[in-house]
Amino acid sequence: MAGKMSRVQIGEQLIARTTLAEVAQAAGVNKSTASRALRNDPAIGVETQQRIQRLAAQLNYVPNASARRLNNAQTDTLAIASRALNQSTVGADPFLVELLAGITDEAARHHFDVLLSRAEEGEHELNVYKRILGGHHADGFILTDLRPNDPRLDYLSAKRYPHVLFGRSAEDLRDARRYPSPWVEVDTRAGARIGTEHLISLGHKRIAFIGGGDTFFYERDRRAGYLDALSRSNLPADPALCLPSGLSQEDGYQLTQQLLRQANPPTAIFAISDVLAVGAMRAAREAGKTIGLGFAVMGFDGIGLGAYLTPPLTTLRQPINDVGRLLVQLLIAVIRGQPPAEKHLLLQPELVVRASTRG
Amino acid sequence: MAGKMSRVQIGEQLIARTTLAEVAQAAGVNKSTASRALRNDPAIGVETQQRIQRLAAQLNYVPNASARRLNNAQTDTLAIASRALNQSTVGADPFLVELLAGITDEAARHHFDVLLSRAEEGEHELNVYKRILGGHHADGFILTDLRPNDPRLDYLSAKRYPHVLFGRSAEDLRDARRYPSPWVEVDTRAGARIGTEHLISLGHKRIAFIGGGDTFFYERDRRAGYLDALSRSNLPADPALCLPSGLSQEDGYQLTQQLLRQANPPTAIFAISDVLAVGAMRAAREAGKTIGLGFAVMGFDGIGLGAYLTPPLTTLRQPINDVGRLLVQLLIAVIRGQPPAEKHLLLQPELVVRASTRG
DNA sequence: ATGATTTACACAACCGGTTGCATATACTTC
DNA sequence: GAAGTATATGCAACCGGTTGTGTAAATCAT
Repeated sequence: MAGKMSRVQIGEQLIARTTLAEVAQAAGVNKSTASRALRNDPAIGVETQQRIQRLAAQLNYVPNASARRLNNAQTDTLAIASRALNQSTVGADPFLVELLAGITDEAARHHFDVLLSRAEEGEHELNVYKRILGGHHADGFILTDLRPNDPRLDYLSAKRYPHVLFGRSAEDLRDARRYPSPWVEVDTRAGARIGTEHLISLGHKRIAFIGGGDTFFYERDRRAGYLDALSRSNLPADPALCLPSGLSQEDGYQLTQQLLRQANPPTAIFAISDVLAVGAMRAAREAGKTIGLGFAVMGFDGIGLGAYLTPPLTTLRQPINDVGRLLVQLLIAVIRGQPPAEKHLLLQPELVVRASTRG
Repeated sequence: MAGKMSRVQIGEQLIARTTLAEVAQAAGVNKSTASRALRNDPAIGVETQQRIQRLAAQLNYVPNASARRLNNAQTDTLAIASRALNQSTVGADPFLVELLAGITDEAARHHFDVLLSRAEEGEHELNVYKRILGGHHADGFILTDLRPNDPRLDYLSAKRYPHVLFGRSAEDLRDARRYPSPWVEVDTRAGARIGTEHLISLGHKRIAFIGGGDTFFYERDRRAGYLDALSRSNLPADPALCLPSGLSQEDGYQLTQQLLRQANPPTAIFAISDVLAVGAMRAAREAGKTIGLGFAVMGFDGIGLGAYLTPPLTTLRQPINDVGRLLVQLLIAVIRGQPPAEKHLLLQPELVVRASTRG
């Protein structure tokens, strides 16, 4: 006699998936026994366990995630929303893939699913967080590209939804009491300082910083690091060399054109990201500069393509794969109620000197 | 008197989310009435509906996805797994972000979640599909980077799990009966032919094709398109100019070095992807070539960075955002049992001529 | 005023798992 | 051999929604 079948109408097809009840019936045991057997509960006899497990495999039994989640009240899913998927404002940034690579890999290792969505902006920004966390779509969220008074952080903190951060301010970082949320950060301010110092060490006096809007912490921080370096070296900070802009290649391109048309143009450009640096390089070249020879351009992030550009791009490499892994580890720990002693991890970017800043 | 609270132990915190039962109790109605009211069921009185909806909003009620999915037997989730997240073999490809941008955007529009994972390779390749579809984590799968006799396609077809394809062979495409799975494709073979013809029209006789392994359809197809162009123009197809390789920048770099060391080196290089073209450009430049002046390099895909390279890279732009959107539309239609009459969409790549192939 | 409809809601089963508790059998122990 | 303790499994409630069906009150027709 056939067990109760789970029939799901999907499309025109009738998809039948084996349920626990069917496995149990095939084995001639109760549902609960089957459930326990499949989780190697010692209360179940060894031979019964093996029999049930064999049968489950034969029947291609796969537990229904929704059913399991319903009483576990956990989904074993984590979510991330990114602005970089939002073409209208940012444009696809390769940096995101590298982050996702680390995240998906580590999540899979822990048997977690990863939910990906675009980050909405404006009025409905919080909707995705409400829906996904409030509705038990995921257990926790990875928040990136934080900004001052970030409403997302306020919301998740207030609701006590598990979350981890990437992209806080270096200053805020140090005040762990005010901001107890776990985070993984790359010391982006120090990185920007080191990068700028590298340019200074090459003899550059007029160094432009491009790409900093005032929205995100990392924009502010990198600009701050740039200014740190200037003041340490007693170089004047010319506001005309530190103009804000958007975050796409095109923005880097246009801003650099503008800079080079100035009366007293810069001899070096520090772009806030490799993506912007690519645009800057093009503009510089079109303006007749020889990059790496009297004119320097460097970026930040360390995207894979950077090493193959012409000339290869000096940059500050973020250990982005590690960041992804650590974010996931941290988030899962928080979800499981086992937050590690050290909830705040500050990694260092690495200065990678290539030909775009030689001479 | 307080309603039954749903308390979830997450981390050290006690997170309480409002349940339907609580909303119902607050409104003094039955659970079923509340459920119907929230879905605007006409069976419920207008004023009752409004009262319940107001209350639900006040209580920040968000329906529990697992509970809902459990009896709907649908998850409103779609999944995609990509090899491009697998750093060991591919390295982060910006192309993926652009695809994901289209996918996440369109999915959100239809209120679908997107599940992202790495594509395993080898023996356990199918595990992710079994788990995610068999276990009701998602309703359907977007399959990319298909290869001949793809076991994933066989599996999903046999199980009748909803799926859509991107990256089939141009030849297979035409035989819709053998392969009824819906797909969205870019005519990559025609694109490669057009690209090669572009190089031929510039006077190049020795055109190398780099990057084609023999694994994926798109590798085979692009090589086939290249060969199509040669034979149409009665140019000899020198096997020494069509060497296989991997798919990273580094592979493009090394293979180009190798090609340029040959006795009779090519004067133009057609790279299978923009990512490879970037590596090829570097190698060519290091070998003393002036790209765009006597030596041409072009790529395929149309990643955003291409326009800003030095020189700007000629390429075949895939309408990747559209591909993502259409894949999602198609997949959702299949899931809902409303497959459109036209389940097979063939888009054309667009030749974008830039300075890397001038002269 | 009475029977037939309609309207608006309640009741309870169900989706597919998990889990506390009860129970039956086997095994000790004296 | 009776009482006590493990051991192995069954029973039923539960997670939080959805949905088929039953029913009381309200509206209508006669």
